[in-house]
Amino acid sequence: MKALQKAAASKADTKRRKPATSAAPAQRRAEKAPKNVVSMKVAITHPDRIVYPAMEITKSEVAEYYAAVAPWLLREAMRRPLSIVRCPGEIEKACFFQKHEESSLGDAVHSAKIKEKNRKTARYLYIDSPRGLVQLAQMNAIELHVWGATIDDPDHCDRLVFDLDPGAGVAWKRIAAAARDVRAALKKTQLQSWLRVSGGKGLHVVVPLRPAAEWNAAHAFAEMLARTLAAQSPQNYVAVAGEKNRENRIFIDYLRNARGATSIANYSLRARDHAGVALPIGWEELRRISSADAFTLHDVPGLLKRRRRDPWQDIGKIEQALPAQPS
DNA sequence: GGTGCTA
DNA sequence: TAGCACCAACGCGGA
DNA sequence: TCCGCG
Repeated sequence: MKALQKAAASKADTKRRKPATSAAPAQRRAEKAPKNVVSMKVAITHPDRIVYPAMEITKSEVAEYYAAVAPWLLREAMRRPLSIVRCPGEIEKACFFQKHEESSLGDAVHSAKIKEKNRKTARYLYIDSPRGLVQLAQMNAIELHVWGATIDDPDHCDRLVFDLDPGAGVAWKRIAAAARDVRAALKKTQLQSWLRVSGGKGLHVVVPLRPAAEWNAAHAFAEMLARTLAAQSPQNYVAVAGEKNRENRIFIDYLRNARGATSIANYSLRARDHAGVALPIGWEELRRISSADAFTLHDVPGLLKRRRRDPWQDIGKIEQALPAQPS
């Protein structure tokens, strides 16, 4: 997350979308009143507040977006502990992370007790309904990040994630090739994987595990695979976070595979100027797209209506486990 | 965005 | 009751 | 231990 500045946006900064024509007083009153998101009965306050200045996207458009993609989004994100990025002002101006329960988020935004590393327990957010998702939008949640585990079994990883994060100057072709390389390496260990564009710069390769794995094993396996690829192709890949010499290379980020770590949820918006979406795609689609932020708030609801089949349809059906650790 | 304290 | 301050994560690795 | 990153 590039700009999670705490700097409070001053009230004067709050922009509203101007009505297309000069509004009659009655209309103006109607604009000011909270809008309900159709069929979800969630009141959206400040519906015309601009959230994405570059795209002139308003808060109510964000809420309508989440209402539209809710069934798809929930398929993977439901009942997983969430970290949300809330932007009460404009994106990249005053956003903050939240992962713990707050009673005022809405009656359909739930929380589950989960043990933290320090042995204490805390209540983590989760949702299991479209209504909960829209209530999060009302609370200015823009990005949703999820654990690779569910609240029902937080100690086991059922989704392994490789985040391919390109350094400066890496062409799209090489990012796409990296995803295929990760897929091929996984296939060698009999693991099938699924793909999504992050909505930002990179691609995510996701591996379902059923039965779910111990976090230690998941992390160790992911690290080994990332380091192996980096050793085989050091001109293309690095497996070390934050390395300055990432320039012209792709960081294979395996660090999401730790208990408590999160990755962007499918269909989540990104809090970046172009309103990109983290979209699951089929492997065969990879050659037809030209960037990881090719899909936006404006495209995705229509695209979902046209989609015959969910590219991740079978991710929850397949039974596959990590290979036995070489001893 | 919501809460709770203060003037 | 209007205004205001304050709150809303965390773990990792490198320096 | 602090800082930057994601």
